[in-house]
Order: sequence, then structure tokens, then C-alpha cells
Amino acid sequence: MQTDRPATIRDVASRAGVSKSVVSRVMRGAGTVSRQSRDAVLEAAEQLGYRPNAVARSLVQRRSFNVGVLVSDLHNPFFAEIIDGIESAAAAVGYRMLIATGNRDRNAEAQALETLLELRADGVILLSPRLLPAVVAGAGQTVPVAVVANLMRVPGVDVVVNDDVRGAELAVEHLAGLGHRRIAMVDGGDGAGAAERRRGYEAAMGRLGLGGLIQVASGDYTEEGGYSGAQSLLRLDPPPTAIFASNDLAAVGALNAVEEAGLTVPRDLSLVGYDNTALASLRHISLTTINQPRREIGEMAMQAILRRINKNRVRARRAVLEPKLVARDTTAPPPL
Amino acid sequence: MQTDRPATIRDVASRAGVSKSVVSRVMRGAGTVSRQSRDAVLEAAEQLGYRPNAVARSLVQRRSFNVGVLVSDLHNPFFAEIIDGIESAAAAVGYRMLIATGNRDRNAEAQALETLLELRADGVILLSPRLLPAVVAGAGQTVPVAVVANLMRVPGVDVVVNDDVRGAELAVEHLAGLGHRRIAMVDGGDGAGAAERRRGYEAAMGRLGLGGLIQVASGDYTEEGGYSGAQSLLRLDPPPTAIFASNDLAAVGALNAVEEAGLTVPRDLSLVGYDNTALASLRHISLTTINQPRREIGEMAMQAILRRINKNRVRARRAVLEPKLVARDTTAPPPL
DNA sequence: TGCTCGGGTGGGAACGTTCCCAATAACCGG
DNA sequence: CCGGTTATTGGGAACGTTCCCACCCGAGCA
Repeated sequence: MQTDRPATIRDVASRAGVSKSVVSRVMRGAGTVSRQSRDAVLEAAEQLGYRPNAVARSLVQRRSFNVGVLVSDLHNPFFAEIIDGIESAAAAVGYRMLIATGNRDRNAEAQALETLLELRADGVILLSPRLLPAVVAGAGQTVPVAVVANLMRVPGVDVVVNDDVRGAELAVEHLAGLGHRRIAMVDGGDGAGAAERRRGYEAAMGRLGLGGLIQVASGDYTEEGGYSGAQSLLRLDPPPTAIFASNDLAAVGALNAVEEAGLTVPRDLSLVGYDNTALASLRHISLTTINQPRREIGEMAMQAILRRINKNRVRARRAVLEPKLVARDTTAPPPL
Repeated sequence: MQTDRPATIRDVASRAGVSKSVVSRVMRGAGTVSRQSRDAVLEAAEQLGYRPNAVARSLVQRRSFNVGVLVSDLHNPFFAEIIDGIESAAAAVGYRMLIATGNRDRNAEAQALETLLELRADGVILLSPRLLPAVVAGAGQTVPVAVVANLMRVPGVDVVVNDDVRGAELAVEHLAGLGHRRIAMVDGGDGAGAAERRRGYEAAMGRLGLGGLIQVASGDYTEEGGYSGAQSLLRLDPPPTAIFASNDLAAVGALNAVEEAGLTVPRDLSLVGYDNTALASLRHISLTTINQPRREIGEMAMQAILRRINKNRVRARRAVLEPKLVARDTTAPPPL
């Protein structure tokens, strides 16, 4: 039982016996309005169920107070907390957040970005986009853009990432500190940050004098990738005593391969993941992993957007946040 | 390096040497335009990087071709696939999807809903909302509204749910079919559908002549809830040989409690969850569970919205979808 | 008493589209 | 060669706000 048409500012005005200007001032809480006008307007608005039309408002103001967030994959719980951070930073300054999604598909993503731009979002945050840099750059010319969790080098576009190199080093250092030497890695393929994580692994191994023991199995950011990667590592002679998987999901896949091989974690083999997703903290898994400060990442991305909205900064900034090791139950000293 | 102002239809028109009307027709692909006009417009638009302003368009058309989706909790992977369904059904008819979120908080949710309404979304889909029915009803008077995964009885608002009663029955029937008799349940507290799942459990037990063996431990839809619920069930004498947890996360918590008690799943005890989230399909967990047709749920919600947009239906519809059992590795015949 | 000041108000223009209608050009058949 | 179509085009009005400016009125001051 919808009413034919939503009430407009004029309807409220005529019912309250004032001009639309007065109603506008009351609704925005700006300008000076006499007490009785205000009361009359508020009452009329209430009775009519008036809701200001944000579409008309953003048309005339030429800004929408919306920030668009493009999520490459909503299935990945990694993004949820980043979005929390974005939202809280946005809400603090009166911005709203609109999420669009492109299901891990480059074209769908481009389409979703286009939607956000047509909607005239005041800024756009791209979470781990698969978009071509040229597309991102194009968007950056129209509207403030920030890229998260993807070290993309695009002029005029800010980037917020965690220090993947450092994170991988932390993992290796933790394992070496426990006494491990044959520390292997399951690679992350073309996943965001995978190349850096691998570089960090190799650098840390080298620095610790374990350069000769570097072993990398190909894999990706999926359970299956971790599973098969770990399988191939276990076939080595001698096999590693510890495996660093490039993300948590791959680590869980690796965990499965290790158990299938009849080994017990962490007694026979230690395992470290990356990202500290909800998965890792499940007691049944209790995975030692590297935490990215996700909430903070989201907040910084939003702040980058706000900076650009306010003063039209040209130079791209890059924020690199420190990861931290979270020790749980999949790591222990190596067997004797 | 943003350009001062995005190009408008007038800019394109003057550059192409035609009127704004012609540009409008070309961009919308409607009406009749001569070949040369069309080419000139397209070229001018390309050169100027013209992007139609969806804000202005929806103002004059009085519809935005946006459907708003309010997600109560983005951390819950359960919703991702529903959103996939919504999006594909929306895209098929030229609608876009805007996601807003209220982090499991009733007020934040109401706020997010308000945003969607101010943005003049043509319809709103509420995923497992915590909103008060009165608030939902209020929204339903302004715009088509559908509620998903929450059996809310609100006039003028469509509902799409899975048959939680039937799903619970499936779980019990599966376990009984394997030979179990002492089948206990960890309750879902005030979670969406929890009451129905419990009713289904009790009904099935009764029908199978196991009414006297009904055992329900209190719990909720969290890992912790499943953990403590299972603990209390294991203290019974005799303990159950099978546990039906009210959702997958609780089942994983229960799994942990069972293992801590020194029992092996499924040899000593069988375990069934609900929802068939990504968690359940991890090989390391491989949980037998009840699948909700999530994609289909999303599609049906979108279709309900479209029905209401087209003909202004008054009567509320309720779609109840059939769940299915997914047998994995946490269920087996009871120990002898 | 005349003037200025400022709180309060109202109305027109603008935002960038789409929609509608009138105007023009081209073409057809008789 | 003319009236009547038909294809194409252009311009004004409208959508629902905000912004800006002009205006009114009473009070305070010289």
C-alpha cells in the first residue's frame, strides 16, 4: 500500500504555512529560523512522513556525501573488517558508504566501478581490485580514488597496504626462533601481495643464513592451492619441518595435506598462515598467522579519500602498515 | 589531477554540434537519431570522458534503478552468496545493487535503511534484519521491501526463507537413518530461524519414536555457543551419540569440545551443522550440514521486489524454500 | 524621527538529466 | 506541384533540492 508519491519539501512547506526555504533550513539545521516556524515544519514533516530526497540534494550540491567501496570478492571475509574501518571513519565525518561488488571478475568490477562513478560518489575505495591500472587511473582523474591491499602504482591514486615483505619475515623469524631450519613456503601465485610475501620469505631466510634451504612450492590463495603445494613439499627429502603458507586459507589446505600424510601439527611440522582471518582463530584450527591491521587499513583509506576531497592533492601517497605475528597452536619447536 | 568539473550533456552537445536532446537520445539508445549525429555524439562523449549523471537522471525519472540491500553482518559469509543471487537477478533487468550495512546493531541498521531510502532506492532487501517490525513496516509503505532469512510478519512486505523446520528434520532423519537414537541438539538462541530449527528437531524426534530422548543444550550461533553447549551435552549420562548444532559455526565449536573430550568424530560421535557455509566444506572440517539454497533465495527476493515495482501488489507473499542435506565426514553409524 | 542593523523570510536560479511537443526537412503519392 | 506523412531535431518544462539575494519588520541609536 504505497503512497503515490513521496512528500516533497513543498508539501511540507504548504502544510506548515511557510516557504520551502524555511523547510530547507530546518531540515539542514542551518540558517536562522524562528522557534514557531521550526516546530510547525517539524510537525508537518512528521505527519507527512517526509524524507529529504538525497538525489535532488546531491544534484544541486554537486556532492553526494557517499563514498563508494568496490569489493572484489564479498566471499572473502578478509574484507569485512576493512569495510568496518572505512565505515566508521566515514560516519565520523557524515559520509555514507555504498558497496558494489565485482565477483572476482575484471569486467564485472569495471562495470561496478562505472556504476559508482555514475552515481557520483565523492570518492571510491577499491579493495584488492583486479582492475587494469589504466582503468583505475581513469577513475582517478574524475574522483578521489584509494586502492587497498594491492600495491598498484597509479599516478594520483593513494594506496594503503600492509607490509607484506615484513609480514613474511616475521613468519620466518618466528619459526627460526623456535629452532626450525628447513622452513618451506607455499607461494600465493598472482594473489595480492603474494610476490612481496615471497620476497620477504627469501630475504629472511637469507639473512638467517638459511638461504640454501629455501624451498617454494607453487600455490595460490585457495584451500586447494595450499593443499597441493604442501603435498609437493612433503615429498621432498628431507621434508621441511615448517611451512609458511601465503594466506590462511592456503594454510588450512596445507594443514589437511599434512594430516593426511599422517603427521601431527605442530608436533611433527609447524604451520604459519597470513591474514589472521576468522578462520585462523577457530579453536579447531587455531592457526599461527600474520595479522594485518584491517580496521586501521580501512580507516586510512577513508582518510586518504577525505584528504583528496578537501584539498585536491596531486601527489600519490602510499601508506604501509605494520603486520604482527599472532602465535597460536600450529607452531612449536621442530622434532628432535 | 582532477578536472574541475565533469562534462555534462550540454558540453557533449555543443562539441558535437547538436542539441542536448540528441545527445540524450544517443546515450539512452532511444528514439531516432541520424547516423551522422550519433557518430558525432559518440566521438564527442569519448573525447570529453562524458559519463551520464545518474543522479540527475533518477531525479527526473523518479526511479533510480538501484535496489538497496541491507546486510546485518558482513562478517557472516552466509550472506555473500545470497547477495550473488540478488545481483544476478538485478543485473538481468538493468538494476544495480547498493549494499549498506549495520553491524549487527539495530540503530546502525535503522540508520543504514534510512540512507537507502533517502537515496531513493527503488526497492530494499533486508538480509536477516534485527530491525523492529514497525520500522520495516514503515519502510514498506514507501518502497517495495523484501525480508530474507527472517520470518517476519509484516503487512505489505514479502519474505523469503528456507524451511528451517524441514531442515532440522532432515538432520535428525539422516542421523536416525544411520542408527543413532540419542540425538541431541545445541540450540541457536535468538538467532534467525533458531526457534524453527528446534521445533523441527523435536518434531522429527517425536515422529521417529525418540521423543523420550530429546536433549537440548542452550547455545547460540557462535563458536563459543556450540562449544559450551556440546560440553554440557557430553556430561550427560549416557551421552548422546550424535549432536545437531543449530548452525555451522556452532558445529565447529562443538567439534572442538568433542575432540577435547578425547572423542573422535565421527567414530565416537556424529555431528551435523546448518547452513552449509564455506566453513563446512573445508576439508579439514568436512562437516555434514543442511544446505540453504542461498543463491536462489537472493534471486527470489529480487524477484519479489520487481513484482512490487511493476504492479503495486498489496498482499504480502512468503516464499519458503527447501533445504537439503549435504553428507560429509562428520556423520557415521554410532559406535556399537 | 530617521537610519541602520539584523533576525527572519520568501522566491528565483541552478544542478544535469528526461520528457514532451513543436518545428523543420525530406519524401511520398496522386 | 501540393497536402500529408515520416524522420529528425531543438527547446522548454519538470524533477526536488540548495544557494543566493532581496525584502520586511521591529529595535536600537543618534
